Amino acid sequence: MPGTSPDYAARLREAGLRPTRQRVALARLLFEGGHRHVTAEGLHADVRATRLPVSLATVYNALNQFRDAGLLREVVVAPGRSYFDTNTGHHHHFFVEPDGELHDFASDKVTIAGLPAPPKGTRLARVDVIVRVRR
Amino acid sequence: MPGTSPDYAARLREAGLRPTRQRVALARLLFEGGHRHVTAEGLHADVRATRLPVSLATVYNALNQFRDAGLLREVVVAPGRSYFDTNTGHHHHFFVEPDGELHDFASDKVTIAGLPAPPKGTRLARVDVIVRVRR
DNA sequence: AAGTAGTTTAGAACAATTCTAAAATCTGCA
DNA sequence: TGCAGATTTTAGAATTGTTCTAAACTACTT
Repeated sequence: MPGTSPDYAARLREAGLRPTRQRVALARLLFEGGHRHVTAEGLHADVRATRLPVSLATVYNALNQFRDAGLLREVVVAPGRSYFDTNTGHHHHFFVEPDGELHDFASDKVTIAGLPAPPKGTRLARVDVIVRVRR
Repeated sequence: MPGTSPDYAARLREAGLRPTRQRVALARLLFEGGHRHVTAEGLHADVRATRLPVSLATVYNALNQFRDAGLLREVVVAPGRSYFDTNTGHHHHFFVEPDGELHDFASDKVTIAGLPAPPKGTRLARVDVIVRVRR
């Protein structure tokens, strides 16, 4: 692929975030290759393996900022642990219990009919479908 | 209603749990009246208001045991906090952000079509639909 | 190159939950 | 009814995941 190495600095700047060394490193880990599901701890381990020292606090900060900027989506499936999904498009999840493995599935073939109207005074934000499966 | 006061002790015994004073008190709070959504902290506050001293650890123990026994269902909708639902039948949830309010809705009118098959080696356990709404 | 605002960091702090080991309570049985 | 033995409760410590603090550092502007 000619000249297609993604410019993470630019991508961060567009999102309103200064492209610091650690944010660029995290962005690279998150966005190169296919979609990923990460936890803060997991991403921290990954980035430290690249020999760039990044504190856990920075990983948390970055994940929250990336999510707020729309670069990531937070997925809540298990008590006491947050997952972040690099796939920000419409889709749903398989959650494999008790391992805690997450898999995306496309939502374009899924039809949900008969949902009640939102409680009054509220507007719909998103519909999450979590298909829980066991081994 | 003549003679219909529910026997929580019996209900607990059937579930394989010794009907201790604190479990009975918690069961009464949870199961009398309509369906409830509680957090450990919230239920703890409720039970202490009845003047029966029950430790927070016991509330956690009881909620986990009740869930394992099928008396409650755990609902994971927000990071860092577990809700327990006294409605154990098929239904789904509205979740009002950012308040953290939860509302049930019946699933019998909801149709979900086009779900992919579970990843191989797994069997379907449950499909959760969380309709996230905002004020 | 310097100033400044934004970022990173280690470590403390915090919140939710679980663990520990001792004291209290339930249950079956004599 | 009284006891023994198993289960439960409890206070407090421990653990886990996450956020905060305030000092050091770095990116951007001039």
